[in-house]
Amino acid sequence: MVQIEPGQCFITEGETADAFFNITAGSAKLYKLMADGRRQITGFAFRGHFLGLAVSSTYAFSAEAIEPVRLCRFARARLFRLLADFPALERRLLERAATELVAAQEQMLLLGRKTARERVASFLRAQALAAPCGRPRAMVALPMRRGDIADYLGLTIETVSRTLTRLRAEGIIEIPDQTHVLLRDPARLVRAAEG
Amino acid sequence: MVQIEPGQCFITEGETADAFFNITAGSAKLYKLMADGRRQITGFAFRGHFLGLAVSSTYAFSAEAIEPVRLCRFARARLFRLLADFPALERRLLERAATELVAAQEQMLLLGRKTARERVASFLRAQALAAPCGRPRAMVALPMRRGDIADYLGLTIETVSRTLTRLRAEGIIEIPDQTHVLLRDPARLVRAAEG
DNA sequence: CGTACTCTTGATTTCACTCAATTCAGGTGG
DNA sequence: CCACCTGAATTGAGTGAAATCAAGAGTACG
Repeated sequence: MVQIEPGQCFITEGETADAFFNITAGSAKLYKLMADGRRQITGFAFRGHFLGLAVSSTYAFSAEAIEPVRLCRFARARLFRLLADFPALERRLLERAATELVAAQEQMLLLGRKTARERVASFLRAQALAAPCGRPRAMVALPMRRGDIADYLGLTIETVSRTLTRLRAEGIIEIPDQTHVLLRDPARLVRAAEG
Repeated sequence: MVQIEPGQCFITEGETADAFFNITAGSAKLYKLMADGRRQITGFAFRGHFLGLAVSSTYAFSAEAIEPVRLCRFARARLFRLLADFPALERRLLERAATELVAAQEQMLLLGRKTARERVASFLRAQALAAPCGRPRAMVALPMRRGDIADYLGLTIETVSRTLTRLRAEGIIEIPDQTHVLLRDPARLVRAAEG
């Protein structure tokens, strides 16, 4: 059991993939970098997420804690032993990977074809449905910075900010503080997410 | 063993996911549609690809043949029996899923952060390395239409066409015919792909 | 040789980016 | 407790890369 503080990196793209992680608390961002510093956040990880299932010998992305993260670290060899001993685990990992693949395809649609407004609305909707626990919530926590949201949605900080402001002006959301958004009109949010 | 003709759809987004496919010949495009017709192609599938491993009860994407496709179709129940009987298959699917996840993350970087020129160059590079068989080739086959490339790269047909023209004008590629591109200067192509 | 596509090329527009101030929030120390 | 500092977020003005709109040029096929 390892504790990771906010801003600390616990997986680095390109390094030898010698371990496998299971997040038991906190939140993290997963991202890829280009040589000139451009960044694409490919996802956020919360309690229960598995990370680092690399097929190649190196990690394909970096992972950095947003809120303090607790995680279980398995050496690669130990993972393979676990998989051999508990076939159900392998099935669970396969399901998990398939779920992430579906999410990745949805994100490709967002990045390739949606407008800024649709992206932000889709993001808020997804956060309301998915993140950490159970059923849709009206109050969405955004532990990540605006810059993280921008790099997740393929936008700039300014565009994210402007778009949130506009959604608020239209009465679709409220922004009680920088890390929370209240979904005031979910139906219109869904419409905004789909064009 | 089923034969699918070009333009024919063999998986439809939203329909009940009752089968699982293995492509044994040909090429196909996988895509998601928005209500107003905007399309994002999430990937191309060639010989050896597994498709339709849905966790949810419905398919998350559609699949349509580009060149004539031959495929093996497994009913969902049969797949589960196969997985139970051949644990190695499950391992293989997990590896496959992990590989696709890495590709999806790379594509998210492309869609979210790369310029049109970088996208087209990255695409040509990837086609040279990956598609159907072995090692890097200088002559890249592009069985898909320009519109498919555009919808894969998050661009318009016009931008894809203009960008290819420009790469040709710079002597980086040649375009002997509409379905082939010759990589004349792979080093510069790589540089064009990374900014 | 004409019809129907697809692809390419050109002109113009637009949405999001860039650059540039403010404003706001959270800490620190007087 | 309040002034100050710092980094984050918001807001505004102007620019630019790719989209849209509009022809024109190839290709394939009957």
